[in-house]
Amino acid sequence: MKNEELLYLENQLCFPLYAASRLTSQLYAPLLKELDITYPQYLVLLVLWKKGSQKVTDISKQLYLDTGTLTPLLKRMEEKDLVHRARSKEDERSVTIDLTEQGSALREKALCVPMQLISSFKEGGNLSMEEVMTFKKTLDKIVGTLAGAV
Amino acid sequence: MKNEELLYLENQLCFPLYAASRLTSQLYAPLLKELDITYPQYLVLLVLWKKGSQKVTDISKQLYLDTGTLTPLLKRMEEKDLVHRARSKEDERSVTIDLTEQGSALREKALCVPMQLISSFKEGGNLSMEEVMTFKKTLDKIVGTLAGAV
DNA sequence: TACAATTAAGTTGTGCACAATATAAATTTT
DNA sequence: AAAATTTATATTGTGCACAACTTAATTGTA
Repeated sequence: MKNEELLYLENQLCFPLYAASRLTSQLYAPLLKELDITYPQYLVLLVLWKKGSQKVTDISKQLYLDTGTLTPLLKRMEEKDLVHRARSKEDERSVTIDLTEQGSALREKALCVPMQLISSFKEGGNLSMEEVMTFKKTLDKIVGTLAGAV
Repeated sequence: MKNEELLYLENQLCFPLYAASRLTSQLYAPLLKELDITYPQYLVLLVLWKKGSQKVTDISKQLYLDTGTLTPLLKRMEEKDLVHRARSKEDERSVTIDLTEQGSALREKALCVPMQLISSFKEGGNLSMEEVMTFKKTLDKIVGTLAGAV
């Protein structure tokens, strides 16, 4: 392919990634609105629900988000009483994030979110299970590569 | 898979989409900084370079971005003298976006961007050409579905 | 021809997202 | 132990991103 053609939107790989990411966020929005959280806040809850109390750095590494994004985001979550932030005693540089009662409880309400999303995702219905699996495998590989490169 | 497991980050499809999108933007950033533009601005230029002068709505449809995003973005591009904005004579509701001399000229400097990106994308190098093609096909299908659904 | 409905941009407000920088604590080196 | 380096988080500034709403022009319709 010529350099000129590589500048066409339809020949790009990153543009559909960017579009798909934003469009899926929009798909999540109404479901997460029920829980009064945003998609990035949902992701933070996912790692806390799974592994419990963690430092900001741990969350940062799992979500590939830097502190410039996480600090204010976690403050908003603290204001909504979903998490608790506290300087660690052992290492005063780090801040430990804990789930509050309310943050833990929200997990029950979130249990149905993935299935709801999958079904609205499949409305168009032209994707086989196998195609999705193959896709996810490649996507995970790409993220792994990029995470190392950036 | 149980509902509980669907709440694990590693079993999610949308999270790696979101991560990949942000990580690729970061890969673009240094290349586009040479041209003094951001990734969304680059996308606007792509559609203008290909099809020339267009209305805001046309750009909106191709990039799946709404006017709340595009209007200020296009104003910033106008300030940098990359595009020109003007109310259409035939329909005073719509605004036509034209490339300026400088905006057109920037295309020459952008020609090498896709190849540069592809090579830094392949640093990890564990992806075959075929795998990428299959991936893109599924990704385009997903975007098509989501664009209809949202 | 009025007048309701639609369409196209723009505005406002909130929440990311990240580069660059700052601050302070811990660790390593000299 | 003092100085240099590293690490962890926070802050500042800029630019998206989008929902909800506003304004103005055009189209459809009674």
